[in-house]
Amino acid sequence: MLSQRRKDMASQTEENYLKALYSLSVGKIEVNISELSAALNVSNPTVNSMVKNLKTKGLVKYEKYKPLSLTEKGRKAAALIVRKHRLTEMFLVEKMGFGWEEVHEIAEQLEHVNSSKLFDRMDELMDFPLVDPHGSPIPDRNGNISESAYEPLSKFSVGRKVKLAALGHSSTEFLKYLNSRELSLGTEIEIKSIEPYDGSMVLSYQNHASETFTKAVCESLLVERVG
Amino acid sequence: MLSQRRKDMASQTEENYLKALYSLSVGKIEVNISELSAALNVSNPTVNSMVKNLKTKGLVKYEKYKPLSLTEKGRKAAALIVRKHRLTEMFLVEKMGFGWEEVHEIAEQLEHVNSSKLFDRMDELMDFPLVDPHGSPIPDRNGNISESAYEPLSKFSVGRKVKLAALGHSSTEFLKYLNSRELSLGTEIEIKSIEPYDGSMVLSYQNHASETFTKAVCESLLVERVG
DNA sequence: CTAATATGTTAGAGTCTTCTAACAAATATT
DNA sequence: AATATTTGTTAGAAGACTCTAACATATTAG
Repeated sequence: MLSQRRKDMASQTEENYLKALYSLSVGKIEVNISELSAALNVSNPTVNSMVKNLKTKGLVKYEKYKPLSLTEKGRKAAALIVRKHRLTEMFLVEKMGFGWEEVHEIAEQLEHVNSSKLFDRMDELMDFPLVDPHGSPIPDRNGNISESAYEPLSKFSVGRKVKLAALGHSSTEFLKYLNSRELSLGTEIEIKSIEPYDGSMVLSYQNHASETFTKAVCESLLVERVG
Repeated sequence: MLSQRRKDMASQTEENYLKALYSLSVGKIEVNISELSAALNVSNPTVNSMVKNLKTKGLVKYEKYKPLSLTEKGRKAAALIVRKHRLTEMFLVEKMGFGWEEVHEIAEQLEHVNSSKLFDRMDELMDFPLVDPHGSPIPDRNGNISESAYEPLSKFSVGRKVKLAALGHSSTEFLKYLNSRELSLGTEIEIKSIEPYDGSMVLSYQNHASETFTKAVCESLLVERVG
């Protein structure tokens, strides 16, 4: 029998609109129709009619000619899709040996699978990670993001003092590399300078006054602010 | 951006028609429109028009008022969907700790994911299994099914020792029934006696010295010889 | 402030998948 | 064989998602 989605559930297409709106809403509340159509690679009229549809479902706030925003219901729905996406990426990398470049496309498809069991099981098998390796937080089963989400070191600027809180990934080589630099979880770090050319950072920590790390490495060092 | 399927690829709906046709074709070549509409829970005219569509794509053979069948191209396409379904079921059970009853619904969704990498990786992580947790054979990357070495238990005679290798079908009730008898894949079984009247068999296995199974059940227990 | 530009909306149409109602062909029954 | 039943087909329509063309409103620049 042809498996069909429950009527009260967002279609895959609707889910993609919600997710895009969610991403575009990071750091602001309202989003333009045009931003959304650019993000989804779809025409303005298409977005316009979908937005009306999402409004009748109580997922977005919207008035003619005004920018739009997610309702609380819409925000939660979107966060749950993002949760599925990020858990999937994490699982593919951590448990199935994929590289980070390969997983996005697969997660784009798996994020629409209707089975909280599947994703909760992934979560469990990975010991409930709070962030994905890019430092992006993974929403919990209720669509909430833990307050203390860590950020990649690469996002900060010179002078910042931080504490190493987590690693973006935990390959043996990466761990060995960090050991060789005597950098471990909990270490306090200060950013001494940033090379504008390639984004590499010079850090000082413990008895290391000046160690250089590439941008790629700094993106996998997840930190929290100190002081 | 909204991820869309390649134009030369079957839609999810088309894939479901191919898969149903494939299942209905087991043991025969041709299938009725009505059988297909019953299997897919869809009206006759709907199947009729989809079949015409699949014909123009070279996936089914069909003439007005005649029964239909898969072309070689359609057979292969269907087998590859079945491969994805069965690998997924197997992976969920073997690697993610799901029960047999829980995995079908999830696999129904994952089978439409477009990523041979994902499924080949599952295959590899499980050491290339030949059958899924319900005992059905898993087609290879080319859509071919390995000649099954398994035979129904009902073919054997008293004194034979065998190992349960696969199941002929996978209804939830059948699975529950086997669970209730503590009979699972891999269990070694000896045929103690056969009732000539109705073909039912008395078996001994593990800590069950004497359990009776009907002929119908024994025909769905696929086994390999032991010793 | 008015004109030019950017952004948003409406109208109308096309594809995909589905339906029901009405009709046609094939099969089974008497 | 003639009729009844089952099976298959055609026609027409609807909903979801998309488009382009034309028009309306907002915003920006002179």
